[in-house]
Amino acid sequence: MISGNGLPDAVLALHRTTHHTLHALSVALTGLNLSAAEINALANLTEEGALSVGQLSAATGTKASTLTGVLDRLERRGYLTRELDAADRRSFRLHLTQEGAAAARQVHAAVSALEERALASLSPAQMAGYHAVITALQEAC
Amino acid sequence: MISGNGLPDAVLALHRTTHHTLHALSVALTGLNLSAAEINALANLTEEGALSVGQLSAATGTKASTLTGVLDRLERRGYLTRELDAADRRSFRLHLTQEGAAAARQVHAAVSALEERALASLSPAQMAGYHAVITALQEAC
DNA sequence: TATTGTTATACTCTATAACTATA
DNA sequence: TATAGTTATAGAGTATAACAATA
Repeated sequence: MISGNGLPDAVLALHRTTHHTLHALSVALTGLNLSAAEINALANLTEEGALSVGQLSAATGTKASTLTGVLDRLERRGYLTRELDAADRRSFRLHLTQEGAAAARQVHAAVSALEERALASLSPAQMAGYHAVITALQEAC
Repeated sequence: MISGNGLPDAVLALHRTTHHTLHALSVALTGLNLSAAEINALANLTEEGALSVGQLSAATGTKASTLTGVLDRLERRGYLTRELDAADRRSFRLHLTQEGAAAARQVHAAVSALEERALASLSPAQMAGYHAVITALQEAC
């Protein structure tokens, strides 16, 4: 109870839980040999999506300059391609390859499995409260 | 909406929000010139606390081997001391110095300010839902 | 034997600023 | 001029395994 509102601190709990879930996901996905940032990137990409680097940066909370290295590794592994956007040739569309899409599906499945295991017994109201807080924290930044 | 329960994905939102809040805190604390992990460590220490490395590791979600470097820097800066625990001489008690306690207070203040700014209009029920979800995610790992 | 914390290694993440190409 | 993304640099975070000291 740090914040004095009768509840444990929201932000510290957020950071702690992020560490724990990232670790659990990387254990669940040991076979894929992905780093936390790579998991986070793949989790935000889908076969249809084709985000730009900027959009993926916003979705993950990772800087574009950090994503460069992450995307380099995923590209080198054959998981995605960067294709020039014809509409704005400064930017790329990130396309998952078949292999990349398969890896992304495994990541999505691991995330879903973790959530189902953890959150099955929680009520819709609790989930809604969670998302309200998360959204408010994000928007205050 | 990734998880199919009508709500945006809980884990991805968690990671994204962590990135954003860490960045906002390091901006708010620019004068202290602290890294994210240093902020996270200081945020979990108080003048009375005197945690062991293992306890701080559990509180932050950071590995002990990572904390070694973080604590080295905080110690070099004169923010804390490691004192042998007489009761178990394998472990240390982490004591904040006066300077370290002052820095920790600034960190706590920045965290509280962010939370108040972000969460003022949310209901106790929403906050409780948030903590229920966070706790459940942590315990599932 | 098990545990606490550090060390060593090798890699990944991060911030920042400068840079290229395009708008 | 402004924006998208990369590059360069230097530092910080991470996992892992081996290690010392203590339990």
